[in-house]
Amino acid sequence: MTAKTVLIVDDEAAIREMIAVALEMADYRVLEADNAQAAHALIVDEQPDLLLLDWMMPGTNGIELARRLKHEEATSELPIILLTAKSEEDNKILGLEAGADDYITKPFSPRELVARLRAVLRRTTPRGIEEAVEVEGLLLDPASHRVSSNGQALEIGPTEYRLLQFFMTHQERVYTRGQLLDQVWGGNVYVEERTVDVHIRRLRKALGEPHQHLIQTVRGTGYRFSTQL
Amino acid sequence: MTAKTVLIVDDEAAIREMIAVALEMADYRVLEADNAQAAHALIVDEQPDLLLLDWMMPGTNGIELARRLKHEEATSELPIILLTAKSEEDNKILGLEAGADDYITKPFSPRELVARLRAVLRRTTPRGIEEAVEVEGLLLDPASHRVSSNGQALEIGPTEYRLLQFFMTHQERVYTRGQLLDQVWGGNVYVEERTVDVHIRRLRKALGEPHQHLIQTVRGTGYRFSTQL
DNA sequence: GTATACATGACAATCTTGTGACAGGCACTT
DNA sequence: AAGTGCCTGTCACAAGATTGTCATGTATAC
Repeated sequence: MTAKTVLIVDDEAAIREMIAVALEMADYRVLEADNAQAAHALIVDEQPDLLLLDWMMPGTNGIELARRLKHEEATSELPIILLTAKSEEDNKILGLEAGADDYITKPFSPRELVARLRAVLRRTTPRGIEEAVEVEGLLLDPASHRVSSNGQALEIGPTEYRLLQFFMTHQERVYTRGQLLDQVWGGNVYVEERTVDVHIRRLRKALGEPHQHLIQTVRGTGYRFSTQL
Repeated sequence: MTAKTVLIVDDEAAIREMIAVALEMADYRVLEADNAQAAHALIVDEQPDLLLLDWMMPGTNGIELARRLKHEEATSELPIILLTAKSEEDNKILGLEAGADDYITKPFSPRELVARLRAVLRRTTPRGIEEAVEVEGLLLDPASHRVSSNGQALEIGPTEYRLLQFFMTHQERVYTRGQLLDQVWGGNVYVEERTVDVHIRRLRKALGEPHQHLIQTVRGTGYRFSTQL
């Protein structure tokens, strides 16, 4: 299992440090940010798997950031756990409305934190990230990082693998080249949109005749993974 | 698609010009300012979609302006790309802290600039809410960008798709050819009104026998989408 | 019956996408 | 260090699909 990346956003370095240590002990990869802007930049660049967000921060506060992230296509799926010093019900409601997936009130024990974090990841991690996905004999198994067609292993490059993984976990939906770049290549890369075409072609080629039709061109828009013709 | 507006703030006219040309080639609308005050005025007046901001400027410098914009409610969402001659890490950090969304060091190629600008705009543009519409077994699903008749996918071109989408979200109402051109083709295109007829025909053909009757001709006026005969 | 409005098929221009080739970057070996 | 193999991103050109128009056929209203 590849280590999950968690981004901690809190303005107090001491708290970040405390959490970071706890998470690293639990084998997570940890990123830190002390304000909303830096956090946003890191999210775009590093695509963390989960966000630990302090509710009260100078400048753009936690709720604000959460709301913004849920609003943007590329980050709307990112699970968020809010941290707060106050245990008021109000905050909880506001937080959940803003799109937080869970909520922890300070003070909390590292054990508790890790436990809830694990729980959130478990229920928000879509199939295909850890579990295998299978469609019409085409099997993608994240554990072994392999793709096979009716049991026969396929030769597939890293980018094509990520592209296929994204598609198989987001079926029946069109994505523009731009969205694919965001989701598969990662936020801050600067790559020609047409490059997507080339990788689509490589992916199709790798899938071979029997599964070609799953990767569909939507003229004037982008591409789609679909079992329907 | 309406062209996005980009405001360039730099004290050197030559650089502004260079950038402006590159952006105009890429179909952006360009505004220019040579100092922070003018920039602020333009931002308020014109509400650009993105700001290209030079880091070093006489008077209020770039960082200062960025920080100020992020602080004000009305402009806090405005994406900012910082331009700088120095490639020091320090600046990058300061810049991102001030709220910049990306960062480009001079010298840069117009290509790179446009690419990164596109990337920033892509991820800051909120996604639209898209819901499927269904009428008498005819289903149009914006998420998958697909039209199906009783579960059977239909072949449909881009323009016909937009036309159908417009009709299905504006049922039981007549539209003149002119109105359809405005709504479906977009405001400022010059196209013969008769062209609408042709696309109506193509749409009817694509829908096939079972749904032909939904697209109705209103003699002397235009067309209508209606479930009633 | 005749004028008007709409439907239809054909077509060339234009856009979009598919494809093969290529050069640079990187990791690993020799 | 140089060599090798693999992966990537980009380009140029080919292939294909879409688009707007026109000429002509057909329905409709008066």
